[in-house]
Amino acid sequence: MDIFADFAARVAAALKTLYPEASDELIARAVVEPPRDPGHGDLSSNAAMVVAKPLGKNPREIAVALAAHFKEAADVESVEVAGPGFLNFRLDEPVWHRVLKSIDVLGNDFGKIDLGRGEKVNVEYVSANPTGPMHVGHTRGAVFGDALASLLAYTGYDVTREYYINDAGGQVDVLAQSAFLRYRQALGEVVEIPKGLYPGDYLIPVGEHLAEQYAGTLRWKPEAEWLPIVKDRVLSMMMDLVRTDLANLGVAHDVFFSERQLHGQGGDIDTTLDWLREKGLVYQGRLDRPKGATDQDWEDREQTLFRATQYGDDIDRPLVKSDGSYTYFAADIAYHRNKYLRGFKHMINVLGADHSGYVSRLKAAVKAVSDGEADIDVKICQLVRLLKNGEPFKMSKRSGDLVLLSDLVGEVGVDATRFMLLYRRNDAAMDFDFALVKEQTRDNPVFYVQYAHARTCSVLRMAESELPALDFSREELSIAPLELLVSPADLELIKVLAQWPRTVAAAALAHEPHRIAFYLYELAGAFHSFWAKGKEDKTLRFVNPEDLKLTVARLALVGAVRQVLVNGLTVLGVSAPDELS
RNA sequence: GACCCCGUAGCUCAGCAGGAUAGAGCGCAGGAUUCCUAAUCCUGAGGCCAUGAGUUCGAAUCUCAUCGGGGUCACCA
Repeated sequence: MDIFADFAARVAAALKTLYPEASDELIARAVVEPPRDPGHGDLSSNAAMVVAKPLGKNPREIAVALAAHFKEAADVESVEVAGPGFLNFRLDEPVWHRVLKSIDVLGNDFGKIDLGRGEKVNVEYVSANPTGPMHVGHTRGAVFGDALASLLAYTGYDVTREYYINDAGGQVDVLAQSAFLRYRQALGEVVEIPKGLYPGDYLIPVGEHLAEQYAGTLRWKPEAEWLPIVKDRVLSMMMDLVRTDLANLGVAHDVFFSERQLHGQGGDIDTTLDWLREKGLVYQGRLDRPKGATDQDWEDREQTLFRATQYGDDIDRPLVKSDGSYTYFAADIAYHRNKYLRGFKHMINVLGADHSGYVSRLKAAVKAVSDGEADIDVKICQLVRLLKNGEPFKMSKRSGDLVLLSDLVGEVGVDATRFMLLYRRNDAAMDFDFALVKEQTRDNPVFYVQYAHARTCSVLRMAESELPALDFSREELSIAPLELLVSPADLELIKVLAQWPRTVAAAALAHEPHRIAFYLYELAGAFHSFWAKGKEDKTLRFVNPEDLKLTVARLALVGAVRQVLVNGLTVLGVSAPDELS
């Protein structure tokens, strides 16, 4: 039950009745939201002001008419016209009790708005090159994509979480060459890793495996023969590494899509480019020399280009490299056509900041390969600066200057890592301070929220031991006398709970999981605040032996808080511990 | 040179499909603990929402310039 959506629909209906000439588009612009100032009531709508001008009427006049329409509503205590034409509703108390009741009835489903109606969405995230273990640079995108996917699944989309394995380019040849050296090393040779190859220790086990499996048989073969063998082996081992790292972060994908399967004669790239060619979107042409950039290697040549400008990109984009092989982008076009043909009309890609220049061509590609049927939202995750007590932080051992994801998770834990990364907008650069994240104080939002959850559990435990005569089972709480919850403190807390569905909807529509994290922080604060009130005023304590009925009702409220905290933390993939140790 | 993101309290950041007097945490100044976990709570000070114009009933939010910070810029992935 979302009272905001509920009233928005009722206001819209009222507008339609009063002003049949108003278009649906116009009416849709009216919103119902919680006013910033509690003095303005429980709900507030701008409907009259939005509609006034196009209808050629005075906004206050419309507001008065709307207000009259709601005067008789059973659940509206009062409705006022304020300021330039705001409509301020104050709701009857039983409304809030019904909200609370619905949380109890719906449980995990409270807040589960069906925005997606089962539509398929493909969320592609991480997609790191399989050339080594994951490092912190990948972490933000991994957590963001995972939480966004959960959020969309929670709001009724049929979500596929996908990882695109960039296993077709020159980098993987270099990787295989590096692994081959480790293989020789495992055979007893003393090797030196030349510049340009991957020096990481993580390839040593790969070499050992190769030595075990093939003994010396690969050693003197020509590269053309051993390369495919080593490549397959190292790629599969690197992907195991990646999967393990991701699993430790609580991230899982449904589909691992290999770029290699797109290549080859008659493969997806060929067929896609043929298809585009027929549409006149591929041509031979020349590009202007780019300005500003380092262009000493620039070679003015005729090349195969995709007409990206037709879909809003700045320039047309090359599809074939000078050595005749396909560009990364060519494969990506084919990949996105593949997604479209698999039934995805909505796609989301989570990319790092260094790919921001790639966005417009990707959008152009999706439009082109789907004949404008599909849409793609590209979410850019900005850089994360690692700090410790304000100082830049390094702690790498295995791979040069990079801090590994596994180091990060090992140091601060999955919950803190995930929550902190989700507690910022994705498109703003952020600092991640180890010292702060490990602290268990209010400075640290993870613990603040988890502590609130632990407290709800502690209250329930407490009640059971203090008042053994009472039954606090879920069944019993579901028939609790909620009408006893009439203090301002009770109602205030319920009103925060009532905003959960609205928050979910807004976060899902905007593809912004951080809104969930902020909401949880707010709810935790409201709960902690209520808790403290019990110190001064015993009638506000959750467990009150002098009023058993009220105690049962309060525990139902505590149960609802716990439920919503769980729902939110679940979306973010952060645990909700029963107690903090 | 072009494009993208960001500029909100001393610090870190919310708020942005336009809405009423701009929020939170930290830090700072005070206060609360024989009492459900003080891992918490309460009160206070602190602002030209980078700057300038525009759009309109109304702009932190939309548009355009300017300044400042970050990122990207044929064939890499």
